[in-house]
Amino acid sequence: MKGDRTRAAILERAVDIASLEGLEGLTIGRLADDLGMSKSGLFAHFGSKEELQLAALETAKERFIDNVVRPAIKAERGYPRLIGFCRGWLDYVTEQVFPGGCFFAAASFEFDGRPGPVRDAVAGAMDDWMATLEKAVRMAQEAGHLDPGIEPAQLAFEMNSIFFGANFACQLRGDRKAVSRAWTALLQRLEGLRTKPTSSPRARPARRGTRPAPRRARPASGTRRRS
Amino acid sequence: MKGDRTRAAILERAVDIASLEGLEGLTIGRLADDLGMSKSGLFAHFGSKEELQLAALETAKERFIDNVVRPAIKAERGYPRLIGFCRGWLDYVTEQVFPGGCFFAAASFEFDGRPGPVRDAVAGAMDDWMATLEKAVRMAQEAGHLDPGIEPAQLAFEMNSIFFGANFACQLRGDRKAVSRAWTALLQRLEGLRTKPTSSPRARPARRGTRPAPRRARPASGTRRRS
DNA sequence: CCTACCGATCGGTAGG
DNA sequence: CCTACCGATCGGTAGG
Repeated sequence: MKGDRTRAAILERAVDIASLEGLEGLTIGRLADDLGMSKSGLFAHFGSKEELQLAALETAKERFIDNVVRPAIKAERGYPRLIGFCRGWLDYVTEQVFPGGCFFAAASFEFDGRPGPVRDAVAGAMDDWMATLEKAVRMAQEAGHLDPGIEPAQLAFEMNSIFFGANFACQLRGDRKAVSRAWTALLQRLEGLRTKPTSSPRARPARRGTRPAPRRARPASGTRRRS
Repeated sequence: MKGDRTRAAILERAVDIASLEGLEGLTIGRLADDLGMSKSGLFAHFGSKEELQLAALETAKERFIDNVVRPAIKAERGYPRLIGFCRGWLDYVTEQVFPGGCFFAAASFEFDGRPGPVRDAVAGAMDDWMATLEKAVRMAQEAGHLDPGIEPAQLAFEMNSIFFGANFACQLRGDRKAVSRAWTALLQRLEGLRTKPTSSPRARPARRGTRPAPRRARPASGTRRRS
């Protein structure tokens, strides 16, 4: 009970630090100091640094799902949900769900050259994410909203590239237009692949919308900080 | 003389390690061991770890310019040079010019949450790179090859996003289609922005080419490894 | 460029 | 969850 709450508080802090300083740069001593507990007391919850890193990854996945995936899948299948993933992801960097930007972008580039279980877990998390995007593309095709000729993995690659590119422009370059550039790129591509409704026999309506209105700000995800 | 050669050898090794394990994960002791010299002997060349990191960044910039920028600017200004930058960058990851993938992508995501002189230098290097891409776009517009309506910074953002996305797919996910997906995305976007030649009064020729033929492999950049 | 050393911190352990 | 400790390694220094 108590132990579980402590463990959860440790991990919430751990992912925040890791998003700023890296999952390898995360040290047990620093984390313990930060939480006002002894190093060995904290250590006892995990047994090794590697287990701490793997547990932090799980915690980051939950935070990501709560802040990106769940909001996105509230939109109906097809084109709206595809836009929902874009909005979910771009809101997620804007709102600094992780203080150092996307935890997974950072971890992906940090571990791509370091073999081991942590790298494998990071790669697995990204496989899941890419599969989620691909599935959303496939559903949009099945709903007749999107050009059936585009390969889902191709479009998922492009969407994720723009997401990571927005994170880069935002976090390193401090480009305040980063998110708007990402929207421009995503909509240019997605609108170009959108199939025009054939049900209406009348002349094509003008393409719908230009940039989706920003969703009302989510309240910084309620359960996110406890420590 | 001798000292300069030693210093250069240290730095070539340093950027290789940093591309794999990060610029912060690079340690003086490990680097010295690796080169068969004493820690303090190596240290004397730089005076601090930070100076070593900054020097490694300069070395990485040179390697990047030799392998990406110089080949690209051999192509004539305008659309061909834009394609040259794409080919240069994608060849650069394919050929593993840095063993851990793009040094600058890794450094960008590693340092975006760590304030200090190294972060500033990484950001400066990326500013230079983005400015180089923007200039290439602007020249393509001035040459009448590219839609004058596209903002150079927007297109540079999109191109760089695809580059980083290819590095991610290639290095972390081991996706062997990464480079081909990147080509597909880049050409889809660039061809769409290409202005059709107006000089010929005849019907539009079919869009030229689909995917540029791979350039003959460059001989892994000659002066790259010495130690 | 070396040997020899510094205090601080690393991940991890013993024992309670 | 703690104190007290381990060997190894960190960045860095003294002196040659």
